[in-house]
Amino acid sequence: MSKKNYILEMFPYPSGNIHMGHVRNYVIGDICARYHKLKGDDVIHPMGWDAFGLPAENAAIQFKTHPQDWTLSNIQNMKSQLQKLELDLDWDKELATCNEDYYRYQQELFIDLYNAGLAYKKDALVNWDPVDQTVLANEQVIDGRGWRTGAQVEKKNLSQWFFKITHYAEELLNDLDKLELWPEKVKTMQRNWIGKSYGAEIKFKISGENEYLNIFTTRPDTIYGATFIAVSVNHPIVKKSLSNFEIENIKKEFERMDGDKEKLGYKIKLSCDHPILSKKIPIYIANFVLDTYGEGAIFGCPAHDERDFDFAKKYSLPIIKVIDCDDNQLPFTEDGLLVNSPLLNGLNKNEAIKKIILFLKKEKIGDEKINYKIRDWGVSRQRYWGCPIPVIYYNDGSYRVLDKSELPVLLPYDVNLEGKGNALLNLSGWRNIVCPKTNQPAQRETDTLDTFVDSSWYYIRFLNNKLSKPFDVEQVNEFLPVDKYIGGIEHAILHLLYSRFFMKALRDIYSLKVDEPFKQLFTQGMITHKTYRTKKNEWIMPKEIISKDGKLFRIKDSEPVEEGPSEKMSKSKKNVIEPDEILDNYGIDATRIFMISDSPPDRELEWTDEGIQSSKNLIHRIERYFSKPMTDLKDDTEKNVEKFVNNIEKNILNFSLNKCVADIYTLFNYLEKENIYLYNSKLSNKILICIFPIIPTLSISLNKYLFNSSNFKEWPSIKTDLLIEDEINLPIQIHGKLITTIQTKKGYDEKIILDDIYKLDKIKNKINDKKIVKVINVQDKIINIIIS
RNA sequence: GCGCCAGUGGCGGAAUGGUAGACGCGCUGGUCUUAGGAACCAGUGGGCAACCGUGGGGGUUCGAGUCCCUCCUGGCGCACCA
Repeated sequence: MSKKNYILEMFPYPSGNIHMGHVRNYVIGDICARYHKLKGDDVIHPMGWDAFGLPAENAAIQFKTHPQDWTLSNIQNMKSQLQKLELDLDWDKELATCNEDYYRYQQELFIDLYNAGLAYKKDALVNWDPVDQTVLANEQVIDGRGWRTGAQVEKKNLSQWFFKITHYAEELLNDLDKLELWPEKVKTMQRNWIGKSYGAEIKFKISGENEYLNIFTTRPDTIYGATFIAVSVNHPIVKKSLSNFEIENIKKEFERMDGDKEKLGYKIKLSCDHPILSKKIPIYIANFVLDTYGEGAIFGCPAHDERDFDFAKKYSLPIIKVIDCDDNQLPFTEDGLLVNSPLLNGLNKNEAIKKIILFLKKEKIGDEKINYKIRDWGVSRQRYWGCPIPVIYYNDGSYRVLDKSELPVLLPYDVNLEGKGNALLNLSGWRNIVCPKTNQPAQRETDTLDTFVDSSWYYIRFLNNKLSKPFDVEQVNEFLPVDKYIGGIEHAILHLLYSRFFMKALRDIYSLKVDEPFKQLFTQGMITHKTYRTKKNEWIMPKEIISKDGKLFRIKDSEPVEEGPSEKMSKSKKNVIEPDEILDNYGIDATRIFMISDSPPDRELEWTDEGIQSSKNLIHRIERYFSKPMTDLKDDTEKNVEKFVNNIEKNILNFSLNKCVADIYTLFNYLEKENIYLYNSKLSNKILICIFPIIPTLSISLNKYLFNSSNFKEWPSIKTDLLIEDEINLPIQIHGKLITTIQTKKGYDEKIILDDIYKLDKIKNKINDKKIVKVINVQDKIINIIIS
């Protein structure tokens, strides 16, 4: 049975046009897919569309069209652009997430997750993007701003749907170790995001009340140094001592400070009893306490924490040293011996942590605790163009998740997108229904699912896009994980973490045998291009520029142009190269060659006119080569072709595609230098097969021309005996420095060859009257002579 | 601040601890052509040379671009994470 091989590129968002980044991505995948097909593997290589999402809605408003029309026509256009690239894709597996036959099965999965306790609804303080008028997941907030709009994110309390990704926090973390074929960088980013830390949870009794404040700390050993408590402004305790008006004012004050590291605090009336010492410590609302981490409350130990130290200084709070150090070392955050801590004196950090936890446990005021930074995934989006969440609400506020038999909940087409916010809210005809189960009036959920939900399982749906259920268990067990997943590193956390969560959740719900969705992850680098602008800071497209006497000018008005650094291609900087134009001018093969030739695929590729031109020259050169009549071979011709086959194979498997291009040059340099023309010999056939994955159109046309054949047999098996070199160039070193080399046969006799070596002038001159102390002969590799 | 990755000719980049600079671009000289974003030939790390050369300094080794320590520089990610 042939080996399955699932090769997948991250599917595109149908924004309108294919860009060069897509081309590079899909060429890399296409080379793999073509190679594996020649190897006889059962290759799956599908393509689809990540078709829901905000840009469609925004474009619809701007261009007075409909998100669906806009999206579907973009898909059509981009598909025809992809087809121009003649990629070897399984178009029969195509899917678009905005189509009913995709998202209705996603609604089924939502129900599955709900029934498994992995989807739930709660009031939560969420990240609100005021421009897009929707909630964002934590992962989508960057530096306090929305990842798409760049708008300052606001905190808002809304009832939202969540997926319980925290349930898998530990497994998501541990299984990263199993992903040997993932870049270390991505794994590190995910580890940091999950953010596991060991510590303790300690209960602080609120003075005079029968209530406690829970606090997570990684440094319970410093408990004797606690001189204040600080809580987030959103902590429940705040509501007990301040009015809403006061709280709002504090929030505003904090927001004004945002971005700054300046500490700000407000003391409240309540205080806590120190859990061990009989004293009261004040409670502050502080701007540096995160409400999304731990319990949203900390105890401040100013002597041994920088932030607490700053805060204590500003508000003149006591600083009690509990780890031995010089006073000028404060705040001292390193390991040391405990002082001023009756139970812990003389212990080091780890010993003290162990001991204090035992004590807290015994006193029932605390325990060991592992905390994760990762929060549950908020999936509700207050937008129209997404997958409807299959839930209805009754007038009493209760809700019901629909049965699978009640699906699909279709996204209505006729909506008015002109208003602010979610158009579904105003669509009473769609929204108001009578519940078929209770016969009571009810309203549909108007939030839609985050589009990252769509992309969390599309690789599963690809296996059978026509099935009348989300997927087939047997098929998933057989074909997953995806063997090679290729895409941009910008999805290192979001998409890749969500997909891993989905795979694990579905595994548990459907008893799948798959733990991880992507066995190998390859992150390709971006494409950059020089930027150009006039003195007036107008960006200019490269094709608008002419070079005169080494200076650059804008063609239309001879305005001088300055060349800037190479940056990621972007429309705003006008340094974009359009794939359509390149394909028309240079053809598919030259485009493919350039996509892989100048840099390793995981690094940045700088677009240059010389680069694409030399790629085209290579294509012409190969064409010319095969048009010349056959000549005799030389002794080493077959060996060189074998080496070529071997290298290409090795380099495709390693994703060292830039080296594949070098291999092609090396082969043709040799053949032309030696005046060996292979025309339609057996060796030509081998060469054509090997270049087929890389430059398929040329390879196919040469195959037709030379062999009158329209298909290729399998990848050539390598004659390994031919790869062995018997003649070698043996380097001779003295003290590890190269002096000369000699031609010899492998398996030489050390004594005999040394006699010859000592006769060499270069060696003789070096040795002179000195004594030979030692000779290191690494057989068939190198000889190193040590002299006195 | 923390973490990760990287630093090799004019440029992009090659080098299982064993001849540093494969291959390409660019450049120099020449050939061919009515012309060519073409092709062909020769050359191209530095230095006249002995020699010197993989960010700096140490170390391990017969031998280091590669391994270890340390510092510097750059990129990316996270960032008041208790």
